[in-house]
Amino acid sequence: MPEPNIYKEHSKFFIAVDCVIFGYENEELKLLLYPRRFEPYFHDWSLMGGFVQEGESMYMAARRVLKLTVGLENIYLEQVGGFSEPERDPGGRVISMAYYSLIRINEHDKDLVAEHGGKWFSISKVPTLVFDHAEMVENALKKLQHKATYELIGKDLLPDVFTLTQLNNLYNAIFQRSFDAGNFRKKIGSLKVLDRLATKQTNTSKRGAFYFRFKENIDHNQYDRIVKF
Amino acid sequence: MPEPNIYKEHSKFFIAVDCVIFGYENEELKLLLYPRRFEPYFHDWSLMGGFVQEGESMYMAARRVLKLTVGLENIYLEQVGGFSEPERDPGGRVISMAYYSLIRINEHDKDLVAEHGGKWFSISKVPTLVFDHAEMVENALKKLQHKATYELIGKDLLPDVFTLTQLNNLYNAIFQRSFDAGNFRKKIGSLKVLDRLATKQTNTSKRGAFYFRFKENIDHNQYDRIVKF
DNA sequence: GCAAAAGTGTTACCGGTACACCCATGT
DNA sequence: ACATGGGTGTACCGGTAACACTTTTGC
Repeated sequence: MPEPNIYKEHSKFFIAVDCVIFGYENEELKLLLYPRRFEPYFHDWSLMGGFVQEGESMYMAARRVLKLTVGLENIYLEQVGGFSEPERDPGGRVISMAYYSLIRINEHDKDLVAEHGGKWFSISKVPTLVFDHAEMVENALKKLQHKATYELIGKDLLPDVFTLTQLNNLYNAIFQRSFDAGNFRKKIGSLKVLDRLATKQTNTSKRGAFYFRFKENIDHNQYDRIVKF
Repeated sequence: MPEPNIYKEHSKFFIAVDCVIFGYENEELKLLLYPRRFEPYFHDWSLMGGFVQEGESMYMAARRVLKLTVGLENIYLEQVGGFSEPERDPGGRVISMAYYSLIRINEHDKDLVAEHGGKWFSISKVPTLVFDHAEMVENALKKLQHKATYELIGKDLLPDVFTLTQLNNLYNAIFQRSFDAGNFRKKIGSLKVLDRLATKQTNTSKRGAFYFRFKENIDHNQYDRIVKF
């Protein structure tokens, strides 16, 4: 028989999730932040978060927050790590799990974001953040870079169809360095995870650049590394 | 002024830590497990865990559990990930953070472990585990492998001094494959993170093998990768 | 024709891998 | 002398990086 409430002597805690929301626009990796509405740290920038509810996993809570924040469901979401220093939040004892998500910046609900004062910041110009949110962002970026190293990302950040130059720029933005265009193209080609379409992008160059699209059902285990550290 | 208890409307949860304790012995990577003492899952094997207390971070809780479990302090400890499915623990709603630690198996307190029925299992022969503990172990092993890929590990698992063959065997155990002895030695040498001592191990071969020791103050960022996936 | 972005080709080099080979020593 | 584990040398191969070069097309 189950032990009758063997746990009740222990302490309970508020559990929050904080979402590091990445987007890509104008050749920059961007981060969605919100202004804190009360002291302490009034006016400082903050990740969007929320409290875990009864009967809800942390992952579910993060999905709920994202739905309420950017109006999107079924977007990429991954756990970053737990933050539990007793004094991390002066407002009370709150243990938080950071998640990071990737969204197509042009597909999110801009009005919803504006309602709460949300603003996109370039990853290279992140302002001071409340509590330990800077560490959450830092760890999230490392996770994103790691992911981008071992598999070709872009599906969640770029439009459905995109040019290799756009993908190259995305990688430049994520790693804050410049990948050789020729070598990048060859590497991408060798992965065989993109389909080249018949259509071309014509607004950025006279010659035009072929559009590409991610294949369906990619086996991520077959990938070579893309970036060499 | 601080908002007066803006959080109180939210739910609170029990927070636990579960420790994936790795050790190395007889050319095998091992895992320390404990038998569960009550239903459900009576007699099944389980990670050693404990509840987070007031004023304590999850990391501190994990250190406390390790001190009580194997009698060791100041050992390697790293967060693996949070587990929060509502039904994960039939005994109650508990959110758990998994940690993994590396210990020198011959330095831990064997009597303390025996008291609680703890037993070491080869990583290749892990029994059925309670709840989501198998997933914790799996993720912990992946983290360990990743760590071992980007920096030379062994300091926390091997004795102070060791031979290159021992280190080679440790890597074989961690990755469950066999690294070429010649190539392994060359790679390790190129990292310049070990000092060769004047003394030799003489019990395993007639010729004897030089002992090595990790240098102090190693800058982990300078490392090459050790394992190519 | 020329500028500008797209896309290809060439070459040198480095590191991983496989494996043959030498070394030191206890029996 | 020979078996045994320790340790070194070598040759091949593939991927990376740097960069020169060609293609296409609007102006």
